[in-house]
Amino acid sequence: MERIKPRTLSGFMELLPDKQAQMERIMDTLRKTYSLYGFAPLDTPIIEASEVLLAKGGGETEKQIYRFTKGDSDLSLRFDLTVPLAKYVAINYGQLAFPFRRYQIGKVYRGERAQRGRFREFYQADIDVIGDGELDIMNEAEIPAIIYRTFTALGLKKFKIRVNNRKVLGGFFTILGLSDKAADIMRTIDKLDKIGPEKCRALLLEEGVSEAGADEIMGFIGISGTSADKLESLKNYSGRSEVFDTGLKELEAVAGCLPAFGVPEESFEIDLTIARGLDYYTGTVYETTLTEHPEIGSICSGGRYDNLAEYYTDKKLPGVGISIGLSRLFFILEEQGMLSDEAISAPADALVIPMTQDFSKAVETATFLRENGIRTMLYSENKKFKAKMSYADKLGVPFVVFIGDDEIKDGVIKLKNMVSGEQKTDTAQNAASYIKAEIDRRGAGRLIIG
RNA sequence: GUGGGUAUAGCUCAGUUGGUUAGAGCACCGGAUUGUGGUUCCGGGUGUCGAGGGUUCGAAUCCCUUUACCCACCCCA
Repeated sequence: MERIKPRTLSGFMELLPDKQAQMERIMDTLRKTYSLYGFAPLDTPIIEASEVLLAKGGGETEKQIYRFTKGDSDLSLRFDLTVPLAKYVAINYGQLAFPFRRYQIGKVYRGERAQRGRFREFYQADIDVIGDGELDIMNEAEIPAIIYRTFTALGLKKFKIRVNNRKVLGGFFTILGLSDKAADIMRTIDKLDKIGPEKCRALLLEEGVSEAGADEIMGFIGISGTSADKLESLKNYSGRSEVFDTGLKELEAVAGCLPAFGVPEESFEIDLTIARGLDYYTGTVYETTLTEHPEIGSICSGGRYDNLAEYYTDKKLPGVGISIGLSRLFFILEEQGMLSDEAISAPADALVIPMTQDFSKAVETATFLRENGIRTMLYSENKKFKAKMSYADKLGVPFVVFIGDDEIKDGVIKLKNMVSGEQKTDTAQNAASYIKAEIDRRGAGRLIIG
């Protein structure tokens, strides 16, 4: 028989069991944190009708989407979680309570070239708040707090939430008489970090911005200092554009709320070069980067938009949301050796090894341990003793329980701590209490990163 | 979509101007050790040299074609 060489497609992430366990823990932490802020879980199909996903049409989406036909149906894989959310809200408008706060963790698909930290199938972990007709600026102000708490809960310390406001940029471009080129200019200044000021300025000129205009822009995005300093400097542009003034007020509101929301100053920064390529953002925009790995780019991005579902309904649904690129985040953490790899990722807390032909006592013991909330495996294969121990060792199972003739005769079990190597004979009840205490002690306050 | 690179054991890779039976480390398997793993010692190569064709007495090595993957750009999480 001719064998097919097994392979996994480029750009698709597949993990070994212990790494997958780490990934699941991260997702658990995200769910917990999102819930803490009152977001409800949501799940939507991975496959949607192409006309729904491509309602907006044109652009990168059309080029990158995985699209196929099945019978007469024109279908596509979702390329983000926002469009499916828009569809969902449009359909269920009458049954939802607004502001509607939902979180969603799911895979999305983009048919582009894979490269380091960039996948074709990857997890996004999104939260959005959708208003009915209106949505207060406080929702935008709360977002940095959620980002901060989320990454802190994972154990991440060195990250910076960078915030800007599209109205500030847009209003400024209007003042310069460049509102028709706003989209291009935003995309260009967004690249400043990567390409440097000279190249950035050159690109602006290429786009038809005048020398004087380019200097104005470079001066504007070059405003430095603390967030408070920047807000102060921005006031120099006040009174010349209503949009700008509104944007500045919003930016002040967002920055001003941080202390009350518990976001320390060093984790936050007003960054006037944050523009976001996506054109539907209309207010506050967010990007979060790892202080020590800026080359990776943003691991959490989002912003305020005015009309979520305009392609599906007449209802005006403004919102604000962020998306964590979970697969990319995990990839970086793994690559940087930042994931703590302790026994916590083992699939079980205890392995019961029968030492005799009669398994009944071993099965009873496993059942007893499980009833006491201890994750337990029973080793039932007829292998040499060494192989049984090796199995526990490879999986990182922290406790092994031996049930042999001696133990059965005395009505006890033998418990071995695989980390310390210590071994003792005791009743099943005492052993269970001991294991539980040890597991709790090790798991307490354990963070995923660090 | 554009440009560059790589492809040899399960993994990371070495392999000279083309030369005999293609190597190393790690991993894996067996033994020392049938009631004690992770350390140590001894033994074991597990391979269509990505695929197809060509040049040659002889190809992992040179040429052509092709596929896959990687990096950068575009764009983005």
